[in-house]
Amino acid sequence: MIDVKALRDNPDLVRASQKARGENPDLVDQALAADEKRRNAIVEFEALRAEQNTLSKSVGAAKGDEKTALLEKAKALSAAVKEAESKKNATEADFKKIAMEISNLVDTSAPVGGEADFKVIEEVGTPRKFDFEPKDHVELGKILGAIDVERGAKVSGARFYYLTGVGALLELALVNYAITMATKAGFIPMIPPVLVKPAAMEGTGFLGQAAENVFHLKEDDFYLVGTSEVPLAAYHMDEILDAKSLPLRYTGYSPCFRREAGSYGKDTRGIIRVHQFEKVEMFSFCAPEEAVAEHQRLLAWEKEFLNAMEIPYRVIDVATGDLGSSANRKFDCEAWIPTQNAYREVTSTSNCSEFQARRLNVRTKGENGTYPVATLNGTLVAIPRMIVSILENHQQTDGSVLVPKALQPFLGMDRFNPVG
RNA sequence: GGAGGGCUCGCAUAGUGGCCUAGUGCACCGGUCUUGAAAACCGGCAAGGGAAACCUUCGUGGGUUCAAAUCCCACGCCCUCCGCCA
Repeated sequence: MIDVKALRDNPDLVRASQKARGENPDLVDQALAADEKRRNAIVEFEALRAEQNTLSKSVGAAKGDEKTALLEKAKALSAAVKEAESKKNATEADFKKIAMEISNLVDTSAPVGGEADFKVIEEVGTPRKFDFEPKDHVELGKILGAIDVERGAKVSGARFYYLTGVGALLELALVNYAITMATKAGFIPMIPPVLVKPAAMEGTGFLGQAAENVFHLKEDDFYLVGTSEVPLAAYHMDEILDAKSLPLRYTGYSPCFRREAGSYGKDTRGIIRVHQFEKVEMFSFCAPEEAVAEHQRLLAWEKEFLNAMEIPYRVIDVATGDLGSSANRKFDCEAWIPTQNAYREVTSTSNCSEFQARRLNVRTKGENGTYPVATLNGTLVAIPRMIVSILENHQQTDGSVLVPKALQPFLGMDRFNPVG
């Protein structure tokens, strides 16, 4: 949720932000009107309630005729209070509904535009020149006995897969490497629940435009998380964090579930876009004024991971129209995928400033009172896309794949060899 | 799934319709005293809204009442026991 004071004091800024995102700027005026109504209703209710409190007290003390008269007056007042209260509740709900639809204020340094208007910040490494025709990850996965998409489809349908043999081992090694790295950097490792209540999903901002990509269990009103960002952010829901403890950094390892609605026909081959995968995520609660610097730190850890995997990639500054509703700025790391002759997103880090914290009611106490913290998230490793990157970039002419040095101790091998 | 107990300001608790503007102890912060500390004493100490008066919040949501932490209903969560199960 955006800052209500900022909305009142500087509605133009919010309108401009909505426009930059390609979202509805009229929400700002609707929210302002609803806020006005809400505040009037609150004042009205509170005046009546104060009157009722005083009157009630005198009823208790009064005797005889005086009491009867006061009771009559109090009864009439009671009805008025009830009405004012329901009006107050209704106007508050109206305001909240509209305010919750407004996305986070974009960072003015983010490039304005749609998906294609990103800015390339840097390119790291150079795409490898193959002296043979490189195979794609589906083919390599079959040769190495690492990925089984056919049986994934048989058992669960499109966009499901099995990681088998060295594929399964590779996941475990990647996870171990990532968690080890994050722990060394001071992150607290977490294995969170992946079924969450609506409050957690809503608080992290996934029930807005992103709602269609969220699996929902109707019977039990649980949501399956699309990222451990959700349970990690909600971990401190309704808490006041000790300012001295910030930044609080967590690294979560969890399955992620995505409906991938509206992506029919996109990335249908292989495991680039799937309904279920595991991911190691970084999450940070920090002081608002630290958020921009913390964002850079998360990006640096993402780069460190990709460097260790010896994969060429570039970093992009995602355009305003392609930001999630909670993010004010987002950097994606895109790995080079040889068979697609393109860079594809493998990790992503978002600065959500105080937007999520306000919704989740995560605060800290400082000299200027109690105020919301900033939250940031970043992928350390999303397994399927990292497997794709490693297999395709490190493949040899015979179909074997060289294991990056950093992973060798975790895998106990330096090469994946064709099976059968 | 069944039975019972519970949910009050960080922790522990008091509070069975109006004196609750929610008390007390512990912890914590500041002060006095002390060379310093402890003890003792004094003061502060939940959150949100509001310039303030004031209002809201006693797990959540309804209800009864002039008035609800307190009475009624529903739900949630925690604990103990039973059953089933990894």
